[in-house]
Amino acid sequence: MNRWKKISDAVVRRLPLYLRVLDEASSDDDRQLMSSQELGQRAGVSPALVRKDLAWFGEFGKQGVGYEVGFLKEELRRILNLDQEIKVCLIGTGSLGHALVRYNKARYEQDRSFQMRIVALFDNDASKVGTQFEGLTIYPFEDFAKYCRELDIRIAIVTVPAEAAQHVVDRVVDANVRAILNFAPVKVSVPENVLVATADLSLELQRLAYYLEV
Amino acid sequence: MNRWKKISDAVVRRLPLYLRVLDEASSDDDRQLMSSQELGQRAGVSPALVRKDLAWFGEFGKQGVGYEVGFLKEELRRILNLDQEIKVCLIGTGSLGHALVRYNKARYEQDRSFQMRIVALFDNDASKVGTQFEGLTIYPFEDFAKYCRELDIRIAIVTVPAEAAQHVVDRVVDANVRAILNFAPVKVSVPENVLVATADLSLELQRLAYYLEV
DNA sequence: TAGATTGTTAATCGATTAACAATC
DNA sequence: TAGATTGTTAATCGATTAACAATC
Repeated sequence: MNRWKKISDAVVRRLPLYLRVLDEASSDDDRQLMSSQELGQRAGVSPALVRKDLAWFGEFGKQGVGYEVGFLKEELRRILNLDQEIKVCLIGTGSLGHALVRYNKARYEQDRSFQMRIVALFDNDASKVGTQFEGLTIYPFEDFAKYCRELDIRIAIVTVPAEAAQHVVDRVVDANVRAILNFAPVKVSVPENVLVATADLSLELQRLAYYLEV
Repeated sequence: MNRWKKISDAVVRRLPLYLRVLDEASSDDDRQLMSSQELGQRAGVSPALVRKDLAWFGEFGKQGVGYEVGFLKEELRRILNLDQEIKVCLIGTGSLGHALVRYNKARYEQDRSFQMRIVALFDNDASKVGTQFEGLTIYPFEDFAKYCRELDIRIAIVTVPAEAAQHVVDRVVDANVRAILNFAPVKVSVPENVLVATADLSLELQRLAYYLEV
């Protein structure tokens, strides 16, 4: 039902936002129906844009009525590939790595529909390899490809120091993982068929500084 | 030299990226000059866009020559308000909070030009209040406004649980802090004159899932 | 039916790229 | 001077909004 036309990333970025609004509405208020008006309002987006975004993937609403919350949630999950568990690994078990593992675990346990699960940790530090963290064993990074194959890992979270990031990302690409969430403050190069999302705290902070009246 | 015309956020987001490229070039290779061509290449942006972005703020290059690295760095720092130390606080000292404090400390110590410093921590947990972390005392969140005034805090990093985020952000706004970096997975509402940057790990992960071939 | 709201097309707005005169 | 590269204008591209017929 999708992948035909190329959907813009601006659209894709809003889908998880819509899904979150629907999740909150159905768990907090037990809402059955929602209009593009209200969905847009809660997501911080115009109603017309909500309708247009959804229309890329099909017809999910009823004229005069709105969108059925449960149904639209299911459809969005399917579109985002969140109708199945997706296995994620994390490379670099420093304090940020630890925090993200905890965060993910909490998210996974609380929210039954949050289907992204960290299932493996990697590090190069001999004193860490083989130890456990939050119930997960830390594997040596040199065996990365092997474990990725075995565990069917689809996404890699990279929380290594900036100097190591490009090397690590190269190995991730070698192991056929096509989606990377990079926390290291460097632009990493990857082939065209690999997607890197950058979570660059320092760039965000520096952007905020621009808007300060000093 | 700026604040006259309204500069688009798309432009502002690229400035820290340019600054980083210049920093790397001057420290790694001791480069004196850089063309928009090369700067764009390294930042992942077209040369025309580099020139256009910079032109919003003045004329920093020389025709036929390029940009003088040291000079452009200084100018970008000034534009981004990074020519002075900016005081940042962090609210919510869970594992993510800890990680960000460490990260910021490392950044601040390594990179002499990274002028954003976390100078205060806040938490509501009585068992944490009064204790130290990385050389910083954890203050009770109820005294937030007082410490903000005393310490001249300009940016707040929010790493509290989702349920607490809106309340915390309201208090931050009350205390006259106008820039917030929010890590809680909720959309928070703020008045028009306050800027919230969202660092929402789970939205990013869900976006990545869309691009997987499952 | 009447009122409401969708899906979709056309209009608008904004951001990026192409091109080139100015000039170092 | 000749070659290179900027700053800037015009052209293009893409994303958002406005508007409305279709229809629940």
